[in-house]
Amino acid sequence: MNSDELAAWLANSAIMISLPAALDARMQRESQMTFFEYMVLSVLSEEPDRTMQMSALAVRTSASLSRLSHVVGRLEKRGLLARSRIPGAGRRTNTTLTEAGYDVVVAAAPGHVAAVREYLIDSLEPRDLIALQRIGAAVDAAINHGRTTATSATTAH
Amino acid sequence: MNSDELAAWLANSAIMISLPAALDARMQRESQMTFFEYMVLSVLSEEPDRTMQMSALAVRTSASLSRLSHVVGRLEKRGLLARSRIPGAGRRTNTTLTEAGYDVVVAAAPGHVAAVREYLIDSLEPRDLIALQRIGAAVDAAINHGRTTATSATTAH
DNA sequence: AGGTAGAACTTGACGCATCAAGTTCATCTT
DNA sequence: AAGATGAACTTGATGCGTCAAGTTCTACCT
Repeated sequence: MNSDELAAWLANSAIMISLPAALDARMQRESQMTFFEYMVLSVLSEEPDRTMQMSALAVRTSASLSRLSHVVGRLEKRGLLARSRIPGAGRRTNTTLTEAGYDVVVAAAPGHVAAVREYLIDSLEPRDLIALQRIGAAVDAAINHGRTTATSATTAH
Repeated sequence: MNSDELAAWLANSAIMISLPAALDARMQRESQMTFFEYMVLSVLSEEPDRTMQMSALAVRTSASLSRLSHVVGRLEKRGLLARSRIPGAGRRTNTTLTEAGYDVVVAAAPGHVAAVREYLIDSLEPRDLIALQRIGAAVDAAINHGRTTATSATTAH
């Protein structure tokens, strides 16, 4: 690697390591949940009927079905969402946000947005905001060679 | 958030979530160790005497002393490194890479570099390589307000 | 109609991370 | 010189993530 590549890689580890750690710690402190748990609830809350099928939710949150199943199980125990089998459709299962779950997302959202701004967005110049979109898209493409993912579904091309 | 900020944030999650997952999985598969374990061994291998004090190693790897202590304990059991108290200096402890540990790093390095290239570096245009340096530095600064970190120590300012 | 393949989860075991608390030194204070 | 403070780790409990294996349906094949 040449020096630009090396510097880029080192700088990248701040994004890859420190950022998620900081966001996770803050979410835990302010809202007593994991960053990933928040993602799940938040994605559900944006659906018109606050419902999504497990496998679709897994894709949207970039998680394995196994991981999602564990997490949804815990969130269900806490009463934040509920599962229901879709009849006549194999093992397909819908997950629906409860009122309590919706309230939790609404309560956590401002702190989350503030954190994302504070740690990332607000310290970037406009050109770097654009660059970050390209970089993220490139990484996504390199890892998931053309499969549909959370980022690829939302990126203009 | 406006649409550029939102898009940047979404793209960012590819870097924050998919990239470490991909690198970790590959390191596990190819070299039977964690990405973080590799970092520890690799950082040590770059020191002239293959030795570093625990707390310095913690800063360089962006880990808490607790996390590092656990990991170093395991690596020591595997015979990849050794700890030794520095006499007359409180609880200060040095960690030294063993020959076996050095061999492991050397064996794992090519695969690691290839992965970093494949998933990140090689899919970026030169200008984005530079942008990534700025973005990483900005994130690092926003999170660790001025404290010395792994990235801040290696970034030209 | 019976059997096979495969999609969509679920489960359990195991390993790793985090947090809070504990330990062990050295140094500073009075 | 005794006690307090703080630095530098270590330890243990708890919870989350991952992987491999298991379950439960549907659909296709012949």
